[in-house]
Amino acid sequence: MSREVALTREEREARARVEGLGIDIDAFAAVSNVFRVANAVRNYMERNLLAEYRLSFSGFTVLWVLWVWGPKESNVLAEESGISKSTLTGVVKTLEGLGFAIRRPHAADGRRVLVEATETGMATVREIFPRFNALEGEITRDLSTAEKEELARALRVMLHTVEA
Amino acid sequence: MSREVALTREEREARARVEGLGIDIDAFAAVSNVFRVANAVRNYMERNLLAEYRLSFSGFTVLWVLWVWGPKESNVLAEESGISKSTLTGVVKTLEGLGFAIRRPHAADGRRVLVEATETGMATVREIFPRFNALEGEITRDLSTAEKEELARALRVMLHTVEA
DNA sequence: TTGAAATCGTTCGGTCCCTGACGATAGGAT
DNA sequence: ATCCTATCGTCAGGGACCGAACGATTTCAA
Repeated sequence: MSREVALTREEREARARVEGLGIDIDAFAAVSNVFRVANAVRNYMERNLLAEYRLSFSGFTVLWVLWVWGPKESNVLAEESGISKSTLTGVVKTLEGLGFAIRRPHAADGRRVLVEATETGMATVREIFPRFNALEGEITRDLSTAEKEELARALRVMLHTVEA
Repeated sequence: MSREVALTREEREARARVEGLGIDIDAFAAVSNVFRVANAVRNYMERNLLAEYRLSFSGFTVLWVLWVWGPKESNVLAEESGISKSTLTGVVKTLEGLGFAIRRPHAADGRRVLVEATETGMATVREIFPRFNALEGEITRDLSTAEKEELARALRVMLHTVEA
């Protein structure tokens, strides 16, 4: 199952440098590669797909959440999108400028604001998401189904730990 | 090997929403969990460790690269830190303000600039890195060594594909 | 019922982050 | 010697991102 994959030059040299410092090399390798992949894939998606729609990665994420769950309070929307409330304010402002989302006052509570995808926004996600997912398939094409499942599982375990 | 891990509520509901759209759910789960973990861990590190030194995640990364490899041209430093040249300019400016790095002109080439960690910067990484690694250990504590290795391996495969 | 406390979204200040454009320097060709 | 081109780091502009502070609103207790 565990085919050989060469470490990158960076990773090899880094290992050599920290050797003998009592470092947990497995934890180091696991976590640092999560960052490397996340970074690389994020840039890849923005450049090769999202830029076409003038969407940032976060903008797409927020819009996608709205598409999946419908209108949401800023509060919850930020949480589910993995960004802070204050960042969301800016992202939604951009989305409004693009005509992809609108802000609506809450009927019963004057403090709250509902964010909702416009028809254009919904159509845009419908158009982007399959392409996005196709790229996800490309990116993981050298992993078997079992390996993809195992990867997702390991990541869920970490998520569970870090969010505890 | 593959112990049960509950999908988060978000992931369960998202799956239900995109079912029957011809979506590659394994690729989706693998990639989206990479983002979720990277986000969560990044915030965790910044809040629980890096803030103490007034360092951003990127600032620490750059400083760490300098600590591992010694002085580097901006060009290369940006590449190895996973950020663009122009972003690096700003990050190094911040690092300089903190007294962690300095800029030096290249002896032979007037266009180039060498970035170097100061003694304070080096000492700071020596102090932070073991703590950083300890947190990496914490975050991955519910994964076996084999699972950590397999995780890193799968991520390297993705990295290889996306950076090709 | 009225004042204190909690909660909401926004603003503010600072940093990160990108692309594209720029001036400066270098190197190779004629 | 002088162009032409490549490469270097920086700046400008726009958006993402956070924590802290803030006004507005709601809720709860006395």
